[in-house]
Parts: sequence; structure tokens; C-alpha cells
Amino acid sequence: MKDVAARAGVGLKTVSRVVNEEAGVTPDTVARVQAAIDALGFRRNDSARLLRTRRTASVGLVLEDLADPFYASLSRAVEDVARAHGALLFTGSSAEDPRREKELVLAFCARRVDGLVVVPASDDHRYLSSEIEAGVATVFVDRPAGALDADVVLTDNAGGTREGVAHLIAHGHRRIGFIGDQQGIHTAAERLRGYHEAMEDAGLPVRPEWWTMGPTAPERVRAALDVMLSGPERVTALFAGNNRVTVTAVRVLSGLSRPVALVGFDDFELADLLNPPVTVVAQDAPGIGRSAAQLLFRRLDGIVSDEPTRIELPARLIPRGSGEIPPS
Amino acid sequence: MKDVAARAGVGLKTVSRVVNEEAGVTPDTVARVQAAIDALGFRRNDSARLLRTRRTASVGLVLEDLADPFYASLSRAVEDVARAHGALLFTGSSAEDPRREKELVLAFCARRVDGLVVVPASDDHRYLSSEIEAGVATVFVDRPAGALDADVVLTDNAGGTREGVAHLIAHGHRRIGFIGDQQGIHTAAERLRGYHEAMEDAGLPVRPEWWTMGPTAPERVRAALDVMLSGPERVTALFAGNNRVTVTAVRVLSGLSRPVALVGFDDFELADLLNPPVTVVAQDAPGIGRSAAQLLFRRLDGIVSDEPTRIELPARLIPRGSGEIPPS
DNA sequence: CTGAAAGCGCTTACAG
DNA sequence: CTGAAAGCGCTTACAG
Repeated sequence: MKDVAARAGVGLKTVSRVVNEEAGVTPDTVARVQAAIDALGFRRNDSARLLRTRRTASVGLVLEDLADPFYASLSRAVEDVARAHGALLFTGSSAEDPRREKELVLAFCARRVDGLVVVPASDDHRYLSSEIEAGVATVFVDRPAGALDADVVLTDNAGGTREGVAHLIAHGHRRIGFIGDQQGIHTAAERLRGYHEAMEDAGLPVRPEWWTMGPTAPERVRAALDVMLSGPERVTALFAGNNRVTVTAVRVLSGLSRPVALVGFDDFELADLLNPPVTVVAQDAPGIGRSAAQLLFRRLDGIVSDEPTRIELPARLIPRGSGEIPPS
Repeated sequence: MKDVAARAGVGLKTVSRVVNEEAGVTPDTVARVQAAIDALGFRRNDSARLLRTRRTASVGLVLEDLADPFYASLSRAVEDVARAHGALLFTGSSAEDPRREKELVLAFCARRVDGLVVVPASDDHRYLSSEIEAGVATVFVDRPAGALDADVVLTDNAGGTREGVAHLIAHGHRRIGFIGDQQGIHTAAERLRGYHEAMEDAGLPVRPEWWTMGPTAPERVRAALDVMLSGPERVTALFAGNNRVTVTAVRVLSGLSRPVALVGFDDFELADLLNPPVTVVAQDAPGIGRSAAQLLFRRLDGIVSDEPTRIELPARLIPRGSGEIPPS
């Protein structure tokens, strides 16, 4: 910029004015500066500009895994909102590792991002409270923050599961199984709660061998299914607590002689092409991302009250066939 | 930092030394500075630091759509390599819009990212040549850059298709159809070339109604299939030029009375759960992302020659059932 | 309409 | 072992 000013024979401030298209510069001066800019191939360094402006026009997104379809479409939604607000997006995957989450979050804070959208991997976010006080707007997504009262946008996991299980009950099932992810995961616990509530609402008993929580590895799910599907009190329908469980369940159930109904939490591509097509309770990944990002920018613009906001988005039941199979 | 220095009664440089854990500071001084840092809640502003250091420790990734599974896993691989090199990742989706691609690329350049990984949407990247001269390392991915000789990492599209078509021929097919994406798309044209080569290698004639290029919208694909699958010279096998075509083809073929063999380019989740399981030619999305990012950092470290590098990764045939159906 | 000075928050290149 | 000065590339707050 100094070179441009020298070549055009003007002050730094005038170059700055031309570059930023500020009014009040003679057309003649503009032309001279522009010529110098073109000749020198000058282009403004936004990093320097932003240092002075005291905002970085960027937001950081920390999630489990950028490659996971759910988070991928959530990311895209966050990106779109950020773009609409003139901000660029940093992304990082925590891989469910609390240390990595913290590392990423602090790296973004050190760059002084204007705001953060975080899918919590850690269950203690007190390390963030000083940052938030320092002015980094933060919105948690998919799961609430641990030990910190902060903005959060999530799916109504319990409600969605309740609806899915009620759907099975409405189709005549009375013995329904539930296979969920590990207890410690907030969404998993909420879905389990929804299962119990739906059964209770219908006045149906729940036997202890009908539900189980744990890793979603295929072997574990198969073993759990074996238990549920044997004996005189075996289940006639299954609610799968997430995507991976659903897929394993489809594999196992397709090998059985008598049909077992299935509803899964989380939609997935080609669910309608399977045999039978899989009924699911779908989360709105773009909707969650969009809400979170919008809330973030409302915070940045100081539009929202200081009170932490909690937004819960409904899940949607999509009947496709597997959930409408009657009890055998 | 000024405040910390004042509180600790030391110079700025000493604070800098402590923050950066440089050697040669008395333990006593370190303790005093550290106490001031803690008391004031100071944390280094990396944006300011990087302005002075003249590198930003960040790379920009521009692709079609962050929500697309192929690009999502490519992104994750780029992220992992970037992390290993201590760099953060900016991501942006061009949505196949050349203007948006340019906008994103230039925004990243204006932030002075150290390097760029770009999935080209535009077919003219001359706008980038001045940036590249200015030192922004750039690697193109999935498709070569337009009108610019630059580093590129891509899949062997022609070779992969040749292998897939040869697989169908090996299973006895002589009349094989090909439905591809629009001609203008580099990968689409390459795959079409592979189809023609495989047929020619086997000495098989290709009738004009057996292959077609165009939008991958379901209606277009259905119409194209109708043509190929009717008349005395109808095809007994189909090669689908990409994911979306494959999915539509599965739907159409599953409704037919006589079986038609199918091989698709690009793997997709649950392909093995469909009926019949779908044989595909798989690209290595993480491998492509990893190679591109590694090449980028080798450039940044000045390890590679100045000559643009072209890396072509093999595609892999995964037989699952649909591609092994004999001619009816 | 234009520009010189100070400053954003750090590091570099010195000197002591 | 420590620090004052200059500078990274811009903008802000003035003054003229």
C-alpha cells in the first residue's frame, strides 16, 4: 500500500479510500491510484485490515467429524449463514476427543474469530467461560454445553423418539425394543427417555432385556438384538437409537424369517431404497445449523437478550414401510 | 500484552518470550509474567502475531458442496493434513457457481492463506495466476484447473470406467449402455472416454443410442434408460457415470421383469444393502484430499520442483452383485 | 478533497 | 538475561 501511495504520489489514506471505495476522492485521483494498484498488482491484506478493525469477519465451527453426513450438511448451513453475513468459516473436527475440541476452540479464539459454533465433545466447557466473557459469541449445537450456561440449538430427541415409538404402538406393537448409543452421550440419554415415556404413556410395561445402551459397533448391536429377539417375551418391533444402529439392525432383520418392525432415529440416504424401506425419525441438520448460525449473528449484532437461549427443533417421523409392519 | 508487561514490570519482549516459551528468561521473571498473564486473563492474539510473522498458518478449501459425502470426506482428509502441519482450515462451497468460486478464492487470498485447495467450478482460473505468482500455493483437486498449468490431484476416471465396463464384458455382456453427466464436466468426459475405450478394446461396436450425456436429474436418466432398454438392440448392462445416475438406475432396474447388470462410478453408503447389492468403481475421497494437502504443504516447504505436478489416483472396482448379473 | 500521525497487537533485529 | 525501537499492513481520528 505504501508502494502504491508512492507511485501514485498520494498519501496512504487516499489509497485506503480508493481501495474501500469511499466517497470524496476526485475521479482524477482515483484513476491515478487505480493505475498504481493495477501496475503493482496490489491487493488489500484483509488480515491486517481486520486487526485494526477489531473484528475478523470469521466464525469457527467445531464438530465431531466433517465427513459425517449429518455434520456435513449442518456445516453447509452454517457456512451459508456466515456468507450472508460476510464472514468466512473455519472448520475443525474434534473426533469426539475433548482435548482436540479444546485445542480447536482455543486456536479459533486465539485468531479472534467473531463467534463459535460448537458441537460439544467434552462435557466440561468451563475453559470457555473466560473467552465468552472476552466477547466471543458461542452457540452450542446438537448437545448442550457441559457445566456452562450458554446458547444451544438441538433436536427434540425425547419428543422425536416418543413419536417414533408411539407410531409402533399405533401399529399394534406392545413389546418394543430400544438400542441406543452410550449413556453418557446426551442425545442418547434423551432418546432413551423418550422411549420410556412413550411406553409409559401407552401403559405398556418395559422389560429390562428390551433396552440397552452402549457402543454402536455392529457386534454389540447384533448381540443386543439376539437377546431381544429370543424367548417368549421377544420384541416384535425395534427402535434404533441412531444411524449406525439402524443400519446394523436392517442387516440383521433382513436375515430373519418373521418380520420385525423398525423405526430408526436419524434419516439416511437411500433409506427408501432398502427392503423394506426404512421408517425414520429425521433430524433437520440444515435447520439446526441455520438456527445456530443465525442465533450466533444475532448475538454478534447485540440483538438478543443476555440470557442464554435454548432452541429445540422438532424431529419428523417419515413412514416408509419398516415401521408399519404389524406384530408377527 | 502491554498491560501484562506493565503489571509484571517488564518489557514487551519479555512477555513475548514467556508466552512463546522461549529460553533464556529467569524462572523468577517467568513467574512474575505468568502471574500477570493469569490475573489479566491475557491470551496472545494470533492474528496479530501472524501479521508480523508473514504467514497465516491457514489454508483455504473451496469445493462444490460441503454437504456432499464425497467432498465431506475429502475435506476431512485435508483438515487432518492441515492440522498435522499446524494450520487451520477455511472451507467454502462454490455450489458449482464460477463467480462464487472466484469470490471465495479471492477472499481467502485476501486473508493471505498460505495455500489453497480448489475443486474447480469455473473453467478459467487465470484470475488466480497473479495470486500464485504472489506466493499462494494452490492445488486443484478432482478436476484440472482451466486455462492454467497448476498442481492437480485427480482420480483416473477413464481408467476406472474402463475397468468397470471391462468387468461387464467379462461377465458376457456385449450391449452395454452408458449414462453420464454433462459433457462440459471434465470427469464426465473422461468417464465417457473410458467407456468407449473399453468397448473398443473388446472389439465391441457402440450404437449411438447406448450412450448419453446430460443433467443427472431422475427424469432425464429415466428417459435415457427407456431408450436403451427397448428395441431388439437393447442393452443388457449399464454403466452409470456417477452416484446420482446410479441411484436412479437402481430404482428403474428394480422395477423391471428381466434383470439388467449395473456398475456405477462412485461408491455410496449402503450400496451393499440394496437388492441386488451394487457393484461400483470407487474413488478414494480421503486419499485424494490427503494427496492434495500433502502436495500443498510440500510446495509450501519448497520441497517440490517448480514444475506443476499431476497426481492421478486409481479407482477401485468393488464387485457386490449387480455387476455380475449375466446377460438375459 | 487529502494526508500525517498514531495505533491495532504482536515480532524482529538490535543493543546493552 | 532483558528491553526500546521499528515495523507487519492496514484504519482511526484528526487537522487542514
